[in-house]
Amino acid sequence: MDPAAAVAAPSSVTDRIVDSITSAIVERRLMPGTKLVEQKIADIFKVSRTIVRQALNQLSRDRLVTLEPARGAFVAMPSIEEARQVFEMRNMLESAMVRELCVRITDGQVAQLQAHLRAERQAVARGDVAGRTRLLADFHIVLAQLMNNAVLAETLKDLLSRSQLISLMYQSAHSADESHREHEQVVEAIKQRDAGQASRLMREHIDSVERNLRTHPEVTDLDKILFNKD
Amino acid sequence: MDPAAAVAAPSSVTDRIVDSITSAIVERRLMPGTKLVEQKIADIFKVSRTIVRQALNQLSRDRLVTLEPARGAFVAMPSIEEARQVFEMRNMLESAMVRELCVRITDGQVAQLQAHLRAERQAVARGDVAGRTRLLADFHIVLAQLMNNAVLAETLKDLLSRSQLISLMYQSAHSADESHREHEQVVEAIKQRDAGQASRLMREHIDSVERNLRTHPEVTDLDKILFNKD
DNA sequence: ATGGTGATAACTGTATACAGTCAATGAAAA
DNA sequence: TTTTCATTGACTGTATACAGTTATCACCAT
Repeated sequence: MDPAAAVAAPSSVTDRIVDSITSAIVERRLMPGTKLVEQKIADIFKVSRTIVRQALNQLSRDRLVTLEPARGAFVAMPSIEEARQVFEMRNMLESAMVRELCVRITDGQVAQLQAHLRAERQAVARGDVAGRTRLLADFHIVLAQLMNNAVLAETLKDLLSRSQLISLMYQSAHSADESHREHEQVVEAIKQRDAGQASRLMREHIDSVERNLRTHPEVTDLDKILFNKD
Repeated sequence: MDPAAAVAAPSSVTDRIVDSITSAIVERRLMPGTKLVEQKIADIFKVSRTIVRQALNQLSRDRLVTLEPARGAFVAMPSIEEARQVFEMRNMLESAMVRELCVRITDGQVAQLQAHLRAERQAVARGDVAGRTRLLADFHIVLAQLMNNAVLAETLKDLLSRSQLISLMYQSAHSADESHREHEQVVEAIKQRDAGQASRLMREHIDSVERNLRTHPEVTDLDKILFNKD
């Protein structure tokens, strides 16, 4: 199995648009605050505005875009307070998750995690920024999938998209290398079936990412004016 | 403050339709499997199908209705496996939530919880089925709100709607009285700031609700045919 | 009676038209 | 030069029309 492919294939056109925009946001090709004009997106994907509106609605439910009545859709600009809430919730879910995994994980699944860690390490080593960013986020998704709980996996996927948006907005000083090492420690504790240690390490990892956020957004209104694009 | 009002007011027409259908489902006026025809709903609310489709899309994201391509929208019929996943996730979130609440809750907030418990007790005593069902669910929402975490509260609200749909589908043998007493025990532990006890009691409460589900759905396909309504 | 087949009605999916709203622009007045 | 106001253009919100799909019913053959 390819540890790099942890996401499902999009089916409908609407889903394709959602995925496209989601990728563009987390890969910071669409900066927070950017306006998303329905007709332009419709032209790009060669569909009517109807379809685009469906996609924008879904994205707004994921909180990746905000819809302002009669004004349009914008790439979301999560506040510090919202960041706090997202990370608090990730802490609750993920610490409970790894604790439970220590009880029920199989040796084969541990090997699966270690394979993922290898992919992470290689991406970090070769300086593949896009790849390592994706893999570091997918680590948490892979853990959720090992729980055999689609409801949990879905929720965590949403929380991670939001986390990525938050991290790029409050330019995180957390290095990819550090994240990777913390992932390794979590997996090691899981391998030892040390529930207390695993959940504590996961908690520390998430806290560490949150602590390294700057308290002021990287993208200011000034930037938006100066670097205004089409 | 009125402990009976724990939900926000709907703003747009779309939201009003979403709320209407949600209520109808959890109050079991719309049985699982019922088809929701767009034009009929549009006529009732005197809007176009466009608006209704938006509402149905939102409901499908909450998993209260399922959308079958080119066939229509139906009140969801969650599987036993889905039920397991929902309850597992509630366990993770809510046990962590009450543990944290024991640390940070104020005396005033404890009083707020006790006021809610009184409302529960009265509804149970007077045999107000609709009221007690709502209040018993709202208990969990109120706890989430005390966390000052809107992200958490939103997620939990979704999980509770799904739980209610599950409970009425696999006709729960869990009595309202028993639920209420378990809520009282949780609040008592919180009041004592006994984090271990509180989270354990919450866990037991949720497990107890899940254990009392019947393994076979109350509403079978046969029922749908025999009791088919307009 | 039972099973298959074609016509038809009902409904969903998408595009488009039109009305409503907001913001940007520029001219006139202070 | 700055402020105000009206005009205009661009975009969103909703309704509607039309195309595509599914289900139902009658009818015929077995």
